[in-house]
Amino acid sequence: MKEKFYLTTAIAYTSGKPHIGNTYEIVLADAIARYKRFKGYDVYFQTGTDEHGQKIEDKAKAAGVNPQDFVDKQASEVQHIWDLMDTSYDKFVRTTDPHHKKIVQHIFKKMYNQGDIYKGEYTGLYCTPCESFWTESQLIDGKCPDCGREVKEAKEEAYFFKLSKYQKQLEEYIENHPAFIEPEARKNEMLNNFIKPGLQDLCVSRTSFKWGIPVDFDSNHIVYVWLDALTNYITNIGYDVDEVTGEFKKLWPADLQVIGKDIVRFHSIYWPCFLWSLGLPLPKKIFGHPWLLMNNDKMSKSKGNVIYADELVEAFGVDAVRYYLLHEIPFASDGNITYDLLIDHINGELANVLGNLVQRSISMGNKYFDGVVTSTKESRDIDLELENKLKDLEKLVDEKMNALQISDAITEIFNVLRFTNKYIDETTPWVLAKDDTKKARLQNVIYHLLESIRVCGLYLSSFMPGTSKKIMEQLNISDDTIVYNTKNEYYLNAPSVLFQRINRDEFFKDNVK
RNA sequence: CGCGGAGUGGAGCAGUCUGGUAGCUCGUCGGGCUCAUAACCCGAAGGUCAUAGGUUCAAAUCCUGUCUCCGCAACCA
Repeated sequence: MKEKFYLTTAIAYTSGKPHIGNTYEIVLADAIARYKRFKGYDVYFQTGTDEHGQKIEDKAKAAGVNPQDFVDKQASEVQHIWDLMDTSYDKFVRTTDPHHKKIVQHIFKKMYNQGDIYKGEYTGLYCTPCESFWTESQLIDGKCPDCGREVKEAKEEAYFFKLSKYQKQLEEYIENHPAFIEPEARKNEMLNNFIKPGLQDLCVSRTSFKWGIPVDFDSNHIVYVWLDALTNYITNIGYDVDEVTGEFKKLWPADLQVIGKDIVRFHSIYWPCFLWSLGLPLPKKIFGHPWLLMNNDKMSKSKGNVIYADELVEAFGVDAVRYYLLHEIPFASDGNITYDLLIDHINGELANVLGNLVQRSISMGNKYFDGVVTSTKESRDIDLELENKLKDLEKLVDEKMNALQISDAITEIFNVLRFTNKYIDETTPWVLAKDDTKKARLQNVIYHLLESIRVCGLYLSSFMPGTSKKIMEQLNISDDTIVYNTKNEYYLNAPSVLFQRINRDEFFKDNVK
C-alpha cells in the first residue's frame, strides 16, 4: 500500500489579489507534492482561501457589495492564479463553506464545554468613532491610526482560549522535536520571543463586526478568524468533534504544512494548542518559508512595487516563473526578484543550458540517424562518467527534497545538464559523423545524450511539469521509468524550442518596467 | 544590553557545526568548436573571507569586543 502524504498551504486571505510573493507558497508546495507523487506517495494536497474577518467586511462595504459576493470573486481569482501556475492541489477549500462553518461551531463549543474556552473581559484601547480596539504599538502619536482621535481604555465581553494551560507542554514539545518547526531560526524565534516569556490566554471571539462564524450558543460573538482559519486543515478532511471519517483517520496528522514566515507564530503556538484541546496529534512539520522581495524591498501596494503572477506568466511562460521562484528563493533567507534577474536566469539556465541541450541533442538524433537511435551498450570512460552522474542524481535530489532544499535539488539537475553539454564537446559527435566507420560510436554518444535528457527531464517534472512533458514529447516517450538504459530505442520527434532567449533591450523597450 | 538572521573576488551565493592549500553560478578578458537558441566547451584575471583582539603549529571556520544591514516584537490573518 502506498504511504500517504498530507500537505497543506496556508489558506490565502481574500482581501486582495495575491501577488507573486504570495503565489510562491502554492508553487513551492506544488513542487513538493509533485515530487512526493513521483516517489510513489499517495499525496493529498490542500489549499484554499480564508474569507472571514473585519478587513473583508470593510473591503466589501467599500466596494459596495455584500461580503459573500466579495469573497466569491476573490476566491475565484485566487484559484485562477493557482491554476495559471499549473499547481496540482487536490482540494481548494473555503472558510465560508457551510460544512466548515458548522464544524468550527462544534469545535468552539467543545472547547468551551471542556473549559479550554471561557468567557471573560477584553480590555484595550478603544476608538469610539471607529469602533475599533488598538494595541499600544499600533497607535500613532498615542492616537487612533485610522482617524487620529483620542482612544480610551475600554472593556468588552469576550471568550478566551486557555493558551496558558498548554504553555509548558508546547515548550517541551518544540524542544524535544527539533524538526517540528523549520527553519531552525524560526523555531528559536518562537521559543525565545513568545513561548518562554509566557503565553497569555488568547481572545477568540469578536463582537465588533459580523462577517464571520457566529458562536452558536452566544450569537453576539463571532469566532476569532485564526480559530476559524487554522481548523480548515481538519474540517475539510472529515473531522468532527464526535465522529471522524476514514479520510481523516488516514490523513491526519498532516505530514507537512507550508506557510509564510509571517504566520509561523499562529501555526506553531495557537495551532498546536487548539489541536491538543481537541485531543489530536500535531502535524509532523511546519515549514515557514521565506519571502520574495521585489528589488530587495518588501512588496506592497503602497510602495507600488507589486508584481503579479499573471503578468509574469504572460511575459515569460508559467514554467519560467515556476523555475525562478523555486530556484531563486533559498531555504531560509528571502529571495529577490526583478525583471533583469528573471531574464538572466531564463537565458542563462533555461534557454542556454537546458533548452539548447535538448535542441542540439534531438537535432543530432534526427540528422544522423533519422530519429531512430538504439543503445549499443558500449560504455567508455566518459560515457560511464555521465551514466554515474545520472544514477547519483536520484540520491542527490532526494536528499535535497527531503530537507526541503528545493533550490539545491534543481541545482543538482542542472549540474548534470551542464555536464551533458560538456560531454558533447568531449565526444565531438560532428567529427564522428564524418567517418562511416565510427557510426556505432556516434550512435552510442547520441543515445547517452537522449538518456541524459530523459532522466533529467523526468526529475524536472516536479518543478516544470509542462517543460518536462515537452521534453518527453520530443523524445516521443510516455513512460516515466527513471532507471538508466531502460529505454533501448528512441523514435524521435522533431525538435522544438523549449525556452526562447529573451532580448533584454527589446523586452524593456516593449515593456516599461 | 528584547529575540533571531546576515556581512566571503564586479553581482548573487556555498563553505563556518566536525579548524588544515577559498568553491559555485553570472559578468569581464583570451582561446576552441560548429551538432545547437550569438549557443556550447576550455583557460585567465579578480578575494588580507565587515572590523579589532584572543586561542592554536594552523582560523572564513573556535572565543571576546565593535560596526553595518535585515526580519520579528502578542491578539493585526
